[in-house]
Amino acid sequence: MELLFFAYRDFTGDPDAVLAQYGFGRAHHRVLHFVNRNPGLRVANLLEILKITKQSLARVLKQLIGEGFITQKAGAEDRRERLLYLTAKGARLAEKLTLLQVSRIEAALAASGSEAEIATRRFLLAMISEEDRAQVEALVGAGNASLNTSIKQDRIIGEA
Amino acid sequence: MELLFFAYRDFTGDPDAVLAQYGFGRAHHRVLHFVNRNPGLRVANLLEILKITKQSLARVLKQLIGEGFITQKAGAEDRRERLLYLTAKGARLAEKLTLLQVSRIEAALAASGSEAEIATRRFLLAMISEEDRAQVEALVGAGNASLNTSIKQDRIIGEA
DNA sequence: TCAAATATGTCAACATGGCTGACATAACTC
DNA sequence: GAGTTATGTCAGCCATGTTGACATATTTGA
Repeated sequence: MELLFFAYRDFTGDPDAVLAQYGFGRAHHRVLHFVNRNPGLRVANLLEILKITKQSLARVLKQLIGEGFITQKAGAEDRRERLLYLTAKGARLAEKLTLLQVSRIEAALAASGSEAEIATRRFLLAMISEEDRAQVEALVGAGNASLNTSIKQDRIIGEA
Repeated sequence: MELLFFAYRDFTGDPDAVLAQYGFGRAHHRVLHFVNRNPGLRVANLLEILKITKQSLARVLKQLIGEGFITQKAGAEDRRERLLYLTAKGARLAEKLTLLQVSRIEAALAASGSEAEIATRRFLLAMISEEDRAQVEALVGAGNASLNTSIKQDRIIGEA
């Protein structure tokens, strides 16, 4: 329990420092991250993923859009949908933050033996509540392969 | 990255529901937890462990003491110190919350193979910033062995 | 022994990011 | 054209983080 607590505290600590320079918080980071991983994400998808309310999301999303980190496009099939994409500026920031966290993870994996990655991956996945596990697997799978970033893919993830 | 995010989200989700019944939040949980694991902890120790400010801690600590979950005793050697202990009531709640989280962890370990525990433990420890790692190891070691809960031990942990 | 340092408590004020509930708009569906 | 859906927005509440200043009791050291 303690290990999880401290590991997560430090995992989120690195980006927090960078975000503070932009006047952003952890909430902005989460939005940036998931839009980065899943371009064309709908607002409803984000709400499901983050498990927060519309109002909480609206606040940070408005800022991110207003300051030019995220853009919206109307959906091609359903024009009510606002599909979310990072701007170049947004992508730069997201990459910067991701790099920090990935570096920490890679250093930890390197320090903890060759079999650690697979075992840890299995453990973390098993820690996730069963009803969300499949969704997360899809999300992680897409992220790892660095593809499947089409709108269609996001739609699938969004359902559940 | 996603796995860590979702795993932690669900790890903290179970206790949150219970805490809400008492009108408590995650901040109260953290205090209960560390006092449970390290009876006789000083206020200064808690501040270091949680990395929050005195005011943030004071707020929740005051509630926990006021509602009879935690008691304070003046230190034997240095009477300025307020050593923190759980009351029977506090211990019951702490155990209840710990049980929830331990159950999830044990289920995840069981589901992820025999070597997962050691590998995951190594990984999580390596994720912690180096300057805190030794402290956490001491804390985790003490917790695991269910001993070393003397005031002296807490003093050692508190230093750094 | 008295002054300084230390451990803790407390106050005021503020920011972030959760929450609820209500309501508006546009677009799709039947 | 009515109802449903996706989104946006408003007002206001709560929890928990922050800073800075100051009070009190106690220990320590010159």
